Amino acid sequence: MIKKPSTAIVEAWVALNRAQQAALLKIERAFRDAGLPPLSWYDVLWELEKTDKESLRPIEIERRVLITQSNISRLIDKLETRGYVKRQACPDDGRGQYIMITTAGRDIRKRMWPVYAGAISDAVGQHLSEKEATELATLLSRLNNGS
Amino acid sequence: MIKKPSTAIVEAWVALNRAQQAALLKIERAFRDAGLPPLSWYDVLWELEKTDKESLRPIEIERRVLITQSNISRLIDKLETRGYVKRQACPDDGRGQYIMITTAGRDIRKRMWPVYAGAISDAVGQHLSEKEATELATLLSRLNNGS
DNA sequence: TGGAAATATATGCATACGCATCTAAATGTC
DNA sequence: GACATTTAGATGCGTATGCATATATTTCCA
Repeated sequence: MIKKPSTAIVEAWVALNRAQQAALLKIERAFRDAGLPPLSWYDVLWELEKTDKESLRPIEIERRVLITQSNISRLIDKLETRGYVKRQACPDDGRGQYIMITTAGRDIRKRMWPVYAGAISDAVGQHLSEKEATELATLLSRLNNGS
Repeated sequence: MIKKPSTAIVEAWVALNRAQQAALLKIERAFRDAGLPPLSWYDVLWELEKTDKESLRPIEIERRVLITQSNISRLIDKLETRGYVKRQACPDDGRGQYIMITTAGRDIRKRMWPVYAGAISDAVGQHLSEKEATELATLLSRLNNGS
């Protein structure tokens, strides 16, 4: 049984799509223009940095950052090549591995942040008041948390 | 001078990014599972169909759907190959061309709509009331309309 | 305990993307 | 009117993406 969305829902989706695409384009360009890696690198490094544990398994990263499994695998390859993360075999699970951020990884993430922050301000911050931003985040979290 | 975004702004951006990515993934999978073309095809066909004029120039489409120029060019190639649009030389501008949707193009867009509608309901509609959807669309339009 | 199903990760493949650049035509300037 | 600049659109190129599948390992259950 296919449910038809109301006009308001469709408009919300279209606006959501446009807003994200436009913002993402600006942000990725900002990184590129600054000679920095793309946003996905930041996202993964940040997850590794902010977690309580001292390492994450690829599958944990996958769930947190909403990147598909094959791309997480390849992204970790690249991060490892650049020395931003280290892989370590998982003693209790022979299939798995632990991913740890390195000092170089922390450094590059820190260097990326001002550029990211500026781009977020540009693409999002300038257009919304504090209250509106909070409202927007609240509404969007409804979409993200399911239900 | 780089302005730092507030926590609320950053959270809004992160939620925006996640919500759109998750929804888009669902929508693209719905099209694929139904053996239909991707969303970008729908977007372009819909712009051609809903406009008052009987044709649009590639550059006009580009501005409306937020796809980069090179991808618009290639997308039109594919649409033309499938017989969904026709290209026609521009009499008053030798560089340009007019893109017109064909009957087959209208047909495929109509066939795509129920699938799209269902996926929008799934990804967005189910999580928001009418009023919330309207609020969300309003907030997001602030991002899209600049200012 | 042994075999089936599920899970974690890697990889081949086709496609899509963005950027840089190219060509041709239009516009602006002296 | 001639030349520089800008604009519309196409295309080469490297890279990123998602899907399907492969492989190894673990878990589940008769």
